[in-house]
Amino acid sequence: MNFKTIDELLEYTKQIRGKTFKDFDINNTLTTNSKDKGNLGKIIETGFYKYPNNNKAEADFANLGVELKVSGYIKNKNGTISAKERLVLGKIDYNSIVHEEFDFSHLLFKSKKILIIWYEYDREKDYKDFVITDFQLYDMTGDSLIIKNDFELIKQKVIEGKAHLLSEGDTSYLGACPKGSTGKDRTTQPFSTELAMPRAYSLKNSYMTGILRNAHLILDVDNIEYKTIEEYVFAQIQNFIGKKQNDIFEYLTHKKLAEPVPKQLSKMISDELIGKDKELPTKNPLFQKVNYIIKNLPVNDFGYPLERMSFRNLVLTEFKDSWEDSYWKNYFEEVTLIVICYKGSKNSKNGERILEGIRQITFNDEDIELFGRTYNQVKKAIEKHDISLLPQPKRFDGQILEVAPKGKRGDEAYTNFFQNDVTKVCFMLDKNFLFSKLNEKNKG
DNA sequence: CTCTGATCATGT
DNA sequence: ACATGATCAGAG
Repeated sequence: MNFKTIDELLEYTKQIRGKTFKDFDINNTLTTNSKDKGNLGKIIETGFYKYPNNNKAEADFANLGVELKVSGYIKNKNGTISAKERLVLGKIDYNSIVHEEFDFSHLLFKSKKILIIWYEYDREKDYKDFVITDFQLYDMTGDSLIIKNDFELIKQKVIEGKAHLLSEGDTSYLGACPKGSTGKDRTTQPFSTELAMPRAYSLKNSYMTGILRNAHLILDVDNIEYKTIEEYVFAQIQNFIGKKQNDIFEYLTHKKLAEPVPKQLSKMISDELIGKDKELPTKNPLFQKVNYIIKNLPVNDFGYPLERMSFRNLVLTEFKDSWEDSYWKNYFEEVTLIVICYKGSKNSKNGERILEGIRQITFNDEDIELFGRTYNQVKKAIEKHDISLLPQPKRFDGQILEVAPKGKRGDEAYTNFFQNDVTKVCFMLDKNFLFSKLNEKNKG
């Protein structure tokens, strides 16, 4: 089929709503147990749009400057929806990127527009039965400044001979995601003899979720004062560096701090200074589509953490997914932790510590792999219904992520691990590991 | 001391 | 009513 205008294309596409993939699988490539995601796009191309099934390298609707992408989303418990995965674009060629100037043609073909076909992912269903519920034409032009900035960051890292250290957390919207079936593939890079994991450009999961939820949001890029969240956060805290938690809190709220000092005092301060989590998108557009988390951490004079870093409670059913498909892998791959550090001695009390500065943490392939071991250990404990298998601290060599209790008085988090879907345990990052990550990038 | 299971005030 | 972010405090 050949469309003369974008309107014509969209008009035709309306029919796709409510259909499933098997409706278009004219060659019956989707067998009952097929899990081949790459196939879904082909099926829509050939079965719905009736394009010949060739491997011609050009935009799907080349004459209109539109690229077709088929992408899944999931329904969350709270009624919201999220993209299932990042959207993978073209492969990164380490040897040529260093000579390239940014151009959308490196990500897509000639186009800056993507026609996204959204289907609802359901772990209980076969791929052929997934329902296509909606579509949207997305124009990347509005975000081009940030995407260009991301491209430059990736390029710079390759120029520095650090292609093997690339991670999705380095950038805002455009990620460098792992590519290659086994995860063990390695490829060469121009300025280092280290072999690097092959990667592709991708639109991050959180960015896709932003697009999905906010189809018509086009950022006013002229109003972005800061290029990175780190710059923005630093600007908010810099006047308070060297000051005590108590004083900062009382200065900001004009309230006397009640006794006992709340454990989340530092969080209350960062809520005031930077914004509560829900308000963040109104503070800086970068927060709208990217997974930044503000964390607070007490450290000693050498910058060594006084505490581990905790995350939200574990949910039993989430561990039905394999590590590769899991919420937690995606979370750790894409998240950027902005860590606000407070200095204090080992027995310093909460409230008396001094604001020292900020650090940024992202996780690399090696970290992710080690997290996976912890994840799989939890998965095994659940499958065998055996609490003793849980990856509590120091359960295996090189462990950097551990399971720890997190509840209210008398919860007996471990004993009652199987009582509720939402458990009373959480993941915590090991202090030694945290220390090494805090020193990986020097900022603040 | 350090480690790690236990606990809390707050936000939603 | 309960998860969250973070610290507390007893065990060893």
